[in-house]
Amino acid sequence: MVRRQARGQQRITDILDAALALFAEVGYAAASTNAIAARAGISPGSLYQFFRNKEEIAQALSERLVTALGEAHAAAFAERDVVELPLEELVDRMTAPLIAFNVANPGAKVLFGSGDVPTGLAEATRPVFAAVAGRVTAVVAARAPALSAPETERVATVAVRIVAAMMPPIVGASGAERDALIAELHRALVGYLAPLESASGPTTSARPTSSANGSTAASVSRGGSPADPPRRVPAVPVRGGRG
Amino acid sequence: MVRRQARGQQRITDILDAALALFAEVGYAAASTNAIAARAGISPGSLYQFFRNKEEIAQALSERLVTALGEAHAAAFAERDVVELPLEELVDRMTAPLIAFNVANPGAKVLFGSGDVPTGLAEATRPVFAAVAGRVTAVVAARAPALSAPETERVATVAVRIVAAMMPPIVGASGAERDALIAELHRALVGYLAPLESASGPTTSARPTSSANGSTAASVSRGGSPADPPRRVPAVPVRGGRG
DNA sequence: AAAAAATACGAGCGATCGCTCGTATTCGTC
DNA sequence: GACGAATACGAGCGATCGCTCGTATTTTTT
Repeated sequence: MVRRQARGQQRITDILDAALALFAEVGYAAASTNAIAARAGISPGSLYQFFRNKEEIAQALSERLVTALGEAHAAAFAERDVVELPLEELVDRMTAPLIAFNVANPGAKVLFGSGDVPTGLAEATRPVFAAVAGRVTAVVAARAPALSAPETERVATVAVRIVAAMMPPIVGASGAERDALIAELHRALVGYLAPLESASGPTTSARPTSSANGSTAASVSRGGSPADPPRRVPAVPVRGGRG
Repeated sequence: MVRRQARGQQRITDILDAALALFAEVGYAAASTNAIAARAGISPGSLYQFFRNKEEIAQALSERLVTALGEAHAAAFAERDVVELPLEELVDRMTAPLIAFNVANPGAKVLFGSGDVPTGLAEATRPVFAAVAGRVTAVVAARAPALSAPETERVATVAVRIVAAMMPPIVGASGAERDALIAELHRALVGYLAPLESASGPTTSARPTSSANGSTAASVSRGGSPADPPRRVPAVPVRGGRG
């Protein structure tokens, strides 16, 4: 390992920023290393002073995402809240940082991708996905203790995949449409997770099933008013990770 | 257009089969045209006798998928059933062909992809996605007439994305694990869609909510027994599309 | 200020990719 | 069996890509 100077650290940040932007625009495969270097304002040779190959760039980017996401996510994971919060709120709390993050960093979805990324990137993608999935698994285990370990993991995987699947349209949309999509994501997650908590779960305070139909999950956006979106979420960009 | 001989038609089928298989193994970008040709047992030159470029191969493959899927799907879309069927059954009927199709044709997911495919393939991907989404939109409109047009479309999009998101793990798994994942997909869709029908919807006959908890949707795999998966679905391969 | 280390450059290497082209073979038609 | 059309071949072109290398500059250390 080399002793990095401040200048070098800045270059690394520049490179990762450029890579993230390019990934967002043209995808991983089409983002050439020379283009990344050019975008970062350096020569191809300089790029390889800091990364041994293209994949390592994706990996470093992935790590940066995991870190930034972890910090943003941590706030939503106060132990107590996780167990006590009504499901509806919990869902919002867990998705909000993810949404904010992806909106602030379009292109992150390339790494957070739904699992089908070009060869070589899959390796770099896994940590991001695994980090989120791990956290969700813990929450599911806490709130639906009746589930077996494999079941818990499965539920977490499905939940994460649903979130990931909705990310591109959410990021792509804006304004009211984005809010509406977020509301749909909320409904989908609540609809999926609510039944699991009904048995021995914690405070499922929001009337598990009262009326004739099981419309517990329909409280958001499906009333009279057009949207009533979940509260706007704070931006959690990662660009200035080191700057 | 050239007059195709039987031999030529066979070559086209061979090429598309090879492309589908390679896409499944290494992805679109990494599947070189020379490799496709070799896999199809022909020379690179011959390949370009039938397709002008790589993208056109993906497009033809996409069309083949749309056709095959359409036929497989049509059976599940008898007008009457769509409106009268209980949601649970409807969901199974609509997802079953998709699952069977994707299992029989791994690699189809590359084209059915969740929307984030390498540049150039996006164009070819759209028809498949749009075809499925269109059908689902019609069903949603029929069963939840209270929704506005944009809402209907949004719901259909979300539903399709959820299905697409679950496809890779379902295809990747096998046996009991696959059945369990299919059950989870079922739960997710029902949980998402059920609330929409509660108001003015059609026959939600399947005991909307009887027991103490709202576990209507959890009837599969979430009881005492390990799985009780949805009935095995007929295979709907496309390989012999023209053979 | 000299030596060492880190950073910077950019032409270009080797490999690969999508695709072409000149030519040879097979098939359909009469 | 002759002729045109369709099919088949595969070496290789031009472009691009990931990456290297020799060298020059800047920063840190001594």
